[in-house]
Amino acid sequence: MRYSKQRELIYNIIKDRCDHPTADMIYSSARAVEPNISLGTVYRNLKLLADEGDIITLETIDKKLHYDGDISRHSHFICDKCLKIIDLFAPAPVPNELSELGVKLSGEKCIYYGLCPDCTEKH
Amino acid sequence: MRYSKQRELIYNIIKDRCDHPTADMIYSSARAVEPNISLGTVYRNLKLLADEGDIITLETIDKKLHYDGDISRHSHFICDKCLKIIDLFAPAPVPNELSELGVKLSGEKCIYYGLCPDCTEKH
DNA sequence: TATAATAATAGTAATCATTACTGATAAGCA
DNA sequence: TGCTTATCAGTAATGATTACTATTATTATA
Repeated sequence: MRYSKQRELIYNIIKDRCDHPTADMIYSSARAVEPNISLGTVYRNLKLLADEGDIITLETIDKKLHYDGDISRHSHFICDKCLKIIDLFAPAPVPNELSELGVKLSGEKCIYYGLCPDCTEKH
Repeated sequence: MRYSKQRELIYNIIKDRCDHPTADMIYSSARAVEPNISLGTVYRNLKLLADEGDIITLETIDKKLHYDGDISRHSHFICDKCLKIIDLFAPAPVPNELSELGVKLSGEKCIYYGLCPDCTEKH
């Protein structure tokens, strides 16, 4: 894969932030630096980076793909009310059933749902 | 909620099958019984059933929502190659971190990825 | 360093799963 | 049985993502 300034920018944006941005959030950040960068370029490079394993995708209930620059093995919590995504650094244990099935694990995506502390307080 | 023949049909279709169909797969099955049922009706009732907790949604990497008639606490395995979805009846353990955060859990969706036995055999 | 080959881009059009809309139909209460 | 209105069929609209195309930029090589 050839070097590109745009891909490096997109990669750095994802790695630098602690949230789990969507493509258009990344597009906004990127345009603040490279005003002419195109949305298609953002999508294409996000897919490339995800395919290479440099970033992770999160399929959530809002129908938009979220991206995570933290590729360490970890899980997520999503608030039912405000949809905030919180990292859970304790990885989810792997069910024994999987080794019984004889499959080779390549990854896992565990999302826990509930009310976050902020939304619980306000009742 | 009023009774509707269409909703009952859709509900029974999901409960009767062991796979994890998408809306248009359910639409096909429904049309075999009710040829005039509309795709919008299928989508509307799937959302109603999911909101009521009668069925479960699965957000996967294929950009289509999958539905599961089994609402017991369980996880899923998806093959990287053939995209087959396999039920894992041993539920994923809940990370301690969650109780430390003080959140009230409402649900969880854990998906494990890898190669299924069929796709492993064929090299 | 100049040049050629071609991967990557910007800008825009197309795709496709899902949702919204509207007049007609049917559930179920009085 | 008749009335109210939720639900439906059919179709149009939405919105995230992908595809397309002429142009630009990377990089291997002379």
